[in-house]
Amino acid sequence: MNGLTRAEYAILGWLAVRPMSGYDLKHQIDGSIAFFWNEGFSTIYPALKRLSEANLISEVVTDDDGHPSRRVWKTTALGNRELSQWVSQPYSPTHTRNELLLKVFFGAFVERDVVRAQVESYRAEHVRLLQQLEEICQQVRARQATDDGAVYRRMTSDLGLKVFRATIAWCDDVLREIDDLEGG
Amino acid sequence: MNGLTRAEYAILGWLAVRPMSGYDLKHQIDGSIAFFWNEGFSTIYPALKRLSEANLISEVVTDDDGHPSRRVWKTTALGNRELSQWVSQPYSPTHTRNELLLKVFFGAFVERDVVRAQVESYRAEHVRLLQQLEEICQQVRARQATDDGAVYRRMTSDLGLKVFRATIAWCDDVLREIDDLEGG
DNA sequence: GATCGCATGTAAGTGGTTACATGATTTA
DNA sequence: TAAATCATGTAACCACTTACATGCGATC
Repeated sequence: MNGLTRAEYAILGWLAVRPMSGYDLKHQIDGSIAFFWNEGFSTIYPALKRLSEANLISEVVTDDDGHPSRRVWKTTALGNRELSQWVSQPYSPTHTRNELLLKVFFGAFVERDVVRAQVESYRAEHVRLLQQLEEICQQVRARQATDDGAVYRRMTSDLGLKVFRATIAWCDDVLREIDDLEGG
Repeated sequence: MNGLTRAEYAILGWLAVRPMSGYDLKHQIDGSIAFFWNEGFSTIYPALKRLSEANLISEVVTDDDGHPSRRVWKTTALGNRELSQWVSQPYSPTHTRNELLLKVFFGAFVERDVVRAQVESYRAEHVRLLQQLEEICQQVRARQATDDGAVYRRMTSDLGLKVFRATIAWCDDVLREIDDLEGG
């Protein structure tokens, strides 16, 4: 049966990288691609169910080391084909909804300091995100020597780095400009 | 009555900038903030209905110059207060879902050229977006002298420019790297 | 003995998209 | 007279989010 959701493809892809549980998936996603993709548990578990019903993934029997409820999944041959087919198809456009930008856009309707505070939060957030991503990047770089796929995974992180740095630079520009507004 | 959706706030904000119709709204949004926000007609018209029922906007009687079905809206005093209050509140985080990045992330499961083609599409898309945004930016810059709010609107475009340029640079890096992959 | 992390799921709600439906006016 | 643009709306769907529910194991 065809027509998986994006969430399902994301999960299928991760299981092709390495077999793991729903819980692992959540933490892998949060800990590496969170800046351009996220999933909640309530998406993951139903997705695993659907994927296994479609024979795209199968459960791995684990010598459960004291974790009785843990269920590990891996992709099937069919699943791998489905994945590579999806990767080959045209990507659908990204529609972002950036609330911070919208608030800046309507900045004229509030006090100058209000916009300033919002942009400072945004800057602080991105400084934090950048730090996290730099750590991730180092880890993936270390794995590049042995793991083929790690090259592609590192590339995506590189875009994150570029975008976060650009965003922080933008915040600095804006903060400076706001301070200079008619306040000579 | 409280608790507007983000879409409704976006529309309320635009009507505070300048009175216009639902149709105008759609084209204003597409033609200026599309890179970080978008709305469809099927969001806009119900939103206008709800906003007017909540007395946040009101219909402007126009001397209809041959356009009988055209309905123009403006914000009320209550609407302006609601807007500035919303702008002042903490922004909620942006969760992006970038399908292109996900496909690159799983690039190891397809031929090198497949990823290459995807990234080239992404590059072409962003070159186009950048051109469009540069035009918009010039227009907003021209308006800055007379219009107070235009300063903030220009700022948001500046982030778009920075991010698009960073993205194009990233695409170039990736394309070069892919070509160099074990292909000495 | 209590709290925290591990671990898996369900149920309800909703914001937003896709598709549908209609009609006037301008341009080719 | 045909097509494109202007213009407004409704209905159905669904993907994703929020909240809820449960229980084991390890640490403090």
